[in-house]
Amino acid sequence: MPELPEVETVRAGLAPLITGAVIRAVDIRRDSCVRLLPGGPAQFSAMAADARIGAVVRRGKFLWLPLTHAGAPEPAEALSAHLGMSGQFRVHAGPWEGAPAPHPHCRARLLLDRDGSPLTLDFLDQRTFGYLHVEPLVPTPDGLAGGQGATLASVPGSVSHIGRDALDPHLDEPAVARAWRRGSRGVKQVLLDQTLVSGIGNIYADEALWLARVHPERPASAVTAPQARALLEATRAVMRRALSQGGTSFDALYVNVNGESGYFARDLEAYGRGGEPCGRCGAVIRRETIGGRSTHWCARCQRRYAARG
DNA sequence: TTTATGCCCTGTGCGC
DNA sequence: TGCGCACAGGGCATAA
Repeated sequence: MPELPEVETVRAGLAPLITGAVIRAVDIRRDSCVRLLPGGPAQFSAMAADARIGAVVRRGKFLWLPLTHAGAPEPAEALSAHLGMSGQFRVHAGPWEGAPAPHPHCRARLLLDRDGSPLTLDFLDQRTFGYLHVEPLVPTPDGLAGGQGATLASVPGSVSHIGRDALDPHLDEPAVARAWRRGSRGVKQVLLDQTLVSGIGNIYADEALWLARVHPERPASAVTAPQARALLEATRAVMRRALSQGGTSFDALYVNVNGESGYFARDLEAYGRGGEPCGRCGAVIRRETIGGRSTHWCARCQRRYAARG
């Protein structure tokens, strides 16, 4: 289940392998993986073919590869990707003819040429919520780099409404603290709102709320300013820790570009631990479906409303 | 404008 | 053994 730390692990793995490579051929093996393009696989192939990959960039859970076509001074478009629930990238070096047969879940295969060396880039996606897209780059409103790994102040159009992510050095912290305290929604819903801060998914929302001792259903308007700041810091802490361990894995759904799993799952304090004792106070971790997502919290450590006094 | 809901999709695990 | 069902969940469209 790729969230920010998992997608960053993928980005960091891909960047040294495919930056500078030219896309020589595209094989879309399942049309729905390029569903955002009205022209489907043919349009995707036409837009991506013979383009040079300038970088591997990430904002939140979105990845993109700025593309430069021959004769153009700088990239005007990007190959963007979202891993959804189960997306993976796998890179194979060596002749295209000798590449392993596509995995049953392989939705797209790109043949790359990096300084004369052939590479195969496979996009795998079991649950098919992920997608690939080619679209124009648009300037960032703040004029700053678009995301992790970016050298340009631009993002793909479909990412322009997504907020900077929790680990982005350009994140406007005071603005986030204000936004997280606005409205009547439960604070977990607010954390999952990608337009405010991106990259937070169901797992890390539960973990950050546990760490900051905030009940997931506390109305955003009942969150104090210090709590909002603590929540942002808790979000960063759990993500940095997960990142250092290669992300979270429960099964084979999330792996890095080499097909290896991360190890953070064994360190989760709340998510997936319903019925188990809280590692902080010993009370039972509760689990309920809130807003259509399974939610885990400690009823003793995480009060719905802050204690008065 | 804000918030809630349902859909997309497929593999897994469970009960019968 | 085989079938049917619930479940997992990110993002988006739509409704209220």
